Amino acid sequence: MNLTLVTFLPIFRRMNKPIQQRTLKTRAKLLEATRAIVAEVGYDGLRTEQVVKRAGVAKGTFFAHFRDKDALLDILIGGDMLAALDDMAAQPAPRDLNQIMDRLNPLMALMTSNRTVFDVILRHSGAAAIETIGPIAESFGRMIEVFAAWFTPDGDHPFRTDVTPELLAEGVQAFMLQALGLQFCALHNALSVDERLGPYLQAWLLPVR
Amino acid sequence: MNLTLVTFLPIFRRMNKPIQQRTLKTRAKLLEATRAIVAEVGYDGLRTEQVVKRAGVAKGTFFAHFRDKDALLDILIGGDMLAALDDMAAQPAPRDLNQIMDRLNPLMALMTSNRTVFDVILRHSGAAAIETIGPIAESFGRMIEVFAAWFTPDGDHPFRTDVTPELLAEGVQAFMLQALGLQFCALHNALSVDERLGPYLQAWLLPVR
DNA sequence: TTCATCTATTGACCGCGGTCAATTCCTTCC
DNA sequence: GGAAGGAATTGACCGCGGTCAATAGATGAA
Repeated sequence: MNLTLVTFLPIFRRMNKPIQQRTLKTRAKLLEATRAIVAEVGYDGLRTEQVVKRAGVAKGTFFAHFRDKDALLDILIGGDMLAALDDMAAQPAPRDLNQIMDRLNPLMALMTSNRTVFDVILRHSGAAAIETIGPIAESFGRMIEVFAAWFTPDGDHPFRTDVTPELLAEGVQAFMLQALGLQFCALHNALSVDERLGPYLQAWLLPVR
Repeated sequence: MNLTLVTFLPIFRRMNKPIQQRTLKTRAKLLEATRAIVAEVGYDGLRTEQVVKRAGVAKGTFFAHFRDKDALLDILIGGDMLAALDDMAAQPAPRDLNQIMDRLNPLMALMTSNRTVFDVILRHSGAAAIETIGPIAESFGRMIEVFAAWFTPDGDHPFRTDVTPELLAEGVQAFMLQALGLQFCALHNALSVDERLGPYLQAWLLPVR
């Protein structure tokens, strides 16, 4: 029963009412069942009916806990992303392009582990058709913070200083998404992600003009 | 019966067989019905059952012509995007940032006209969960060509020349998507698209270092 | 014209995400 | 303890995207 469970729980709850124990139990059962099924058949094969069956609850209970199926995926995938970002932030700031790519690697591996996952991430990142912000959207905000910390003016980094760290960070995010997106595109998968991202970041962070 | 109709038609067709007239008729009816419904209730309210009812054909006929509902949206939205790109390519190459934003405006307006539309575009752009390439993916390729033409070394433009035109173009695309995506995000819609894209492009195309 | 062989169309059917009125369970107050 | 008043849970039900065996229609050969 970790913090993540509690954090995103009381979606439709009145503010001042206590959370019943069974609620936490049920939610934990649903998440655990989901993780087990994903481990067995992957995200593509995930069916809410299987989740509730495995968790031993009724269909309606699922939707009392999660707005829809996407919200559940958001929590699982977003949780993984936030964890990857924590690892990233714990490392020393990168001091050249190769180090940046190293830092980005685990997160990118996660995001491209499968098409469905990347699709969910894209939807929740731009928050295209999503009303509320969830863990994935949060992790995109967090990502900017982590990147921007690499480019603070006081830490002496070798990268361009004519623009704000936040702007640099948003650029890194944009190029990362571009590289990942093209990776899944039938037209442009000749190059690897690194081969594509490298020139982007070189041109973005170290322009010669 | 324009070219677009014919171009994307024979998905599952043997190569050397003639196309029956009724096939074209049916397809045209389906597309026309779709356009009419979208005009009335928007993309969100589009239902395949309504489309086939209005077109006067059976449900199965729809899926004999389009792989799925998304493929139909791909054709409609991608068609609009390609048209916008044609207009863009017909104009003289922009010579400063403001002109670039002017050129991009119609396309961006189209892409952000509604959440569902942007969602479809995102899915088909990165081709996240899509197997085949359709008009939207094609338009993303086309976009790079049009942008790259603005940055050819021989046309004397004021932008940076330390990287290839294609790379510059891909960057413009990445920043455009980033700006549009953040527009739909509940966290970051304080700034307008232009206010966000301007600094991106300034930093990307005119770095001072 | 007739027959054989394709192709296009049909509509009953299915899977699955999501809803909601009814029910059970928990907490609080007397 | 018992009653009142939520809060959580239930499962029959629905909407809609997508399938497929069966049927109708087109085409070319004899």
